Amino acid sequence: MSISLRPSQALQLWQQVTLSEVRDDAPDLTMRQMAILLTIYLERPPHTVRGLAARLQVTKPVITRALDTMGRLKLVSRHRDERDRRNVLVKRTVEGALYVERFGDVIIAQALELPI
Amino acid sequence: MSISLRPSQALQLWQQVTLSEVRDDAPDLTMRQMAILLTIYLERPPHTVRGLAARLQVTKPVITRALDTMGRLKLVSRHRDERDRRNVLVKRTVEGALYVERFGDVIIAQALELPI
DNA sequence: CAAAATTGTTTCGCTTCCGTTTCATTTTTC
DNA sequence: GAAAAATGAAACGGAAGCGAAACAATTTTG
Repeated sequence: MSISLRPSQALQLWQQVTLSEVRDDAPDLTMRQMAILLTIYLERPPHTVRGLAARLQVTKPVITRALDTMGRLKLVSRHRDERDRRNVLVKRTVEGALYVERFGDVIIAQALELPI
Repeated sequence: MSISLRPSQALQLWQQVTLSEVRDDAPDLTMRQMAILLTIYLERPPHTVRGLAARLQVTKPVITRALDTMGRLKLVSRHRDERDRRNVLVKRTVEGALYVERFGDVIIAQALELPI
């Protein structure tokens, strides 16, 4: 399956997906939280606080707070790195994987409904 | 110009665009603010507080607060409806139009850089 | 024209996020 | 082994978001 995306449709796609998310009961993630979540689930581990902060070009407390919130939502988990106990390794969870998968489905569903 | 979007790429696109926005200096909009902004710029006027609240399925104060913030950023403006002075008409601004246009460009630019 | 309905804003108490600074723990360096 | 460096979290004061309820202004209803 493949859909074609033209420039005029990109914004419409974004609008429809954000509308879907806003209307959804689940709490909205902030842009930063979404960037962190997708980075964890789409890019190769390991993921550390420092590494994520560098990837997003934000400060470490931003990552710590976002992990606090998404940890509460069970979208990610934290574990001490036993090889270097200063590090915290951010791991994927079943709930998080389902969340990301569902989000991908929403994007595709909305893309398929775009006017030709 | 047209790009092809397959399901596995939808999430990557979303990640790259959110990364771009997070790294950008401009203040991040919340998911709700983004949904409101795109609705105002992509759908036919008139846009009222009540209408936007219904479209997003959120309460009116959510719209009022988002318009406060985006008004401060000059992305939208508010005007009393002279035909029914209970209504507030939300209008587009030059700055807002540029913001949305630039955002569309970011999406397309990131889409073009997706792995095949 | 008075009562009811409609619209948007404000207020309330609470939560979360922000950047900056400080702190505790662990590892590396000399 | 002591000092320096690195890592992540906590603390701080301030800003902004939240839902619910109350409010002022305007229009519609009867």
